Amino acid sequence: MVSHYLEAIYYMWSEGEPLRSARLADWLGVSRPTVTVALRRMTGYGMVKMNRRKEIELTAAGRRAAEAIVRRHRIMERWLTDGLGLDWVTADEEAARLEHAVSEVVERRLYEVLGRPRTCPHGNPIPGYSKAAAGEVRLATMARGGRAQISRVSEVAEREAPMLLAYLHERGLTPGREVAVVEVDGVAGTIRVRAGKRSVTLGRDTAAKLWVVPS
Amino acid sequence: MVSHYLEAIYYMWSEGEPLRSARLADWLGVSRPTVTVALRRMTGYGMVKMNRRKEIELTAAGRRAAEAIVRRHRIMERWLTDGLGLDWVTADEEAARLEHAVSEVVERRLYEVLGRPRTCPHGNPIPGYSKAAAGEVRLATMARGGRAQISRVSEVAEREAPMLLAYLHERGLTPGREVAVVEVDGVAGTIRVRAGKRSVTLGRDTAAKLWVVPS
DNA sequence: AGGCAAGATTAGATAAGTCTAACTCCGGTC
DNA sequence: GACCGGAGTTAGACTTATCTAATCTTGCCT
Repeated sequence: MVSHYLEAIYYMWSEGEPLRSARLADWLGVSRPTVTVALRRMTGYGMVKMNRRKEIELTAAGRRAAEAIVRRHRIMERWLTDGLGLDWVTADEEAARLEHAVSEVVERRLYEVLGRPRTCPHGNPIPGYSKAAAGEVRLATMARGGRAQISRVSEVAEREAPMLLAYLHERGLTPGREVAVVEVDGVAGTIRVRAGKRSVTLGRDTAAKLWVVPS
Repeated sequence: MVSHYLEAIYYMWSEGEPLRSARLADWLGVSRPTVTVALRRMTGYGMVKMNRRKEIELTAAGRRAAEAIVRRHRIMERWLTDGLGLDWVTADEEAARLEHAVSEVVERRLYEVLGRPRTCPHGNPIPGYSKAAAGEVRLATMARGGRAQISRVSEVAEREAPMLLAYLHERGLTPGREVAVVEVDGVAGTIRVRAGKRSVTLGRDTAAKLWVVPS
């Protein structure tokens, strides 16, 4: 299950979270001792190292392996949604299994056949092929009156709140969409945005999972 | 690895071989004790049973599970060859990994998107959707002067002699092809067939892996 | 009937991946 | 400066899946 760990570490690292093993245990839904043991093994394999603050870091080899998994996940998601017509949530679940069974050969061919997509369906870049948009900020940090274009839905949303994917999709809050911040309620911890004709109120945590490029 | 065992059992059973655990060990490339242990577990799960002659049989549940795996294998092969343009050998290898990661949802959708194919690229039927052609015989059993249409390349070829797949494909000995038996040499153990303009000599074992419908 | 060879099982070991229970360790707060 | 709580580890156990070496079983041939 090394690749599951690498993938999780990659996602958490992408979010800029502090990467302690307790977080990783929560993310993966396993006990903390399990993570300790797995991390020891992976350190032995040279995929991971830990600094004296016990923070987890990927080695170059680890990052390469993690990127391969994430790349396959996102390419598969693209295929499952665009090619097979699955919804975001199902596509993510299926991709989570398929990503470990896809070889480099299939990955490459599929990427070409799909027309070299730039991102996964939620806008996340495909490691090795594309990078996150410059100037991205979390929607939660926008002030009232601000305008921005949705660039992506963070990968954490897919793990922590899969329903959010469906929710956003239904409301048209998809990558590329222009939104305007109508109201920010610091006390209630909500932010209201308008996308086209629709207006949606999101909690701070939720809004933190949406990345936008202010315009 | 239960599904690997089920799949192997299904293939061997399809060939009409006697299904002893030693054969299964050879097929899977594991030791005999490993198979004994695995079979004990699988018996406990109700996937498999053994008669007093120690022959392995699938239970109804076991056969259903095995068919699902084989169906996914063949559908994936179809996608990998037709959709992604991989060669027979690579497609088979890749499908062997993907088949265990594909859910029913993806299987169904993919089957539809592919236009409900009747067989895998080598002509083997897709369990649950199609059956082997009626009147099939092994090419090895044909007599001189006989004419027949190739219906499929046995699945054992893919395990025991992956190169054979490439070999047959190159020489145009693909499902649907008409062949004529030019010569049968019982002493040398060979059979010579003509397919179109080309003539190919095959050993008896090899010719036993090609199924044809006499015409 | 005896015995060999093939087939199957038992025994004992290893490795990965997981758990719970019971520690230790460290960073702050009072 | 003592202590509390969260983070991390150790210890011990279980399951699956694998191995080798040794033993048992069985069917068939002479």
